Amino acid sequence: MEIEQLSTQHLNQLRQLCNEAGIKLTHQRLEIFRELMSVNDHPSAELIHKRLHKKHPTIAIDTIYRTLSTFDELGLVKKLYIMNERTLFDTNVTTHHHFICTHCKKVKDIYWSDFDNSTLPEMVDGMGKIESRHLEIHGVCNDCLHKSEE
Amino acid sequence: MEIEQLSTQHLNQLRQLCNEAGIKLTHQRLEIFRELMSVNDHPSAELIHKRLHKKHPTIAIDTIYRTLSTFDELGLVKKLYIMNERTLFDTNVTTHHHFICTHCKKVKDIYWSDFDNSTLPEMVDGMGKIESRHLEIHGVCNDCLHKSEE
DNA sequence: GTTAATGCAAACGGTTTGCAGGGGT
DNA sequence: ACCCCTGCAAACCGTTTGCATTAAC
Repeated sequence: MEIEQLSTQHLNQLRQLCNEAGIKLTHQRLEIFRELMSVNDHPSAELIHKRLHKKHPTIAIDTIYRTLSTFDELGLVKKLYIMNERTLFDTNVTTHHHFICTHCKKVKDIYWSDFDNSTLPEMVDGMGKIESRHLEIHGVCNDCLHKSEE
Repeated sequence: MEIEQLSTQHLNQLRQLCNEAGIKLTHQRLEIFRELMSVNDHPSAELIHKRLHKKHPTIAIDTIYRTLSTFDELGLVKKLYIMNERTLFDTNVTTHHHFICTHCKKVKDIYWSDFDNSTLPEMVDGMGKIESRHLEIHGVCNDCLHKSEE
């Protein structure tokens, strides 16, 4: 396999990760990894498949799903469940929230470092043991606002 | 006795709503409406179907879906899209948020009256025009906490 | 050589839709 | 009598799974 030709920082990074996890470094896993690392958006499995299809026409959509799930388990990506949308994949695995444009569907990351349980109304503490907070802000992004002004 | 009075009240309520909306008051719509009004949880279409099936064995699941969508359009219920869960239906159509138990999956309403755009970090305002805020708190509810202590 | 991962196809589960017949107005 | 609504069945769509083949180790 021509993996050697594709050799980059990414290859070594992924090789180490696969070693540690005891899984094989396959051509497909490398290509999906490279694709993920080269974009800064929040692609769906289908979009990743489309983008890779040009260079790698034989890669199957179920391999994308399986690989993304593997990467999710390795902590390499995080699945984003956004209402009314298919599952998206986020390479930003730090704690953050999302702004979703109701028009173009693009997703932007929101950082809210001092948002914790004490920010919430008291009644929530009385409901049980909080494990995670999931915040979605829906609205029209600046790009779409400007376009509609034209 | 009281049950009859309750259903009459609901009947008139729904009759008026259907009149205003210009849609027919069918047996199925009434029964789904009564079921929704008699519970205080957040049922899925399938659960409503199961509950109604005892009394009304011929009612079809697709009628449940169609009716709930109609009720959603009328503003009678709100669809809840909660991550990893099927669509739930909420008879509480006022602005509120949700606590979801990761163990029993039960959903509790969170009221946070002074949560508005000014509560959010400044960066969000810079992203576009905010239309809605969607907050999910995931954790273990008190019931499940107590059960696991036993 | 051994085992895990892939590609293919088919299944899955929740939801939606086309249609013909039934029920509300 | 009109035509909206329902029940039935089948389609839908994103995702998952079983299986035989292929490739990484």
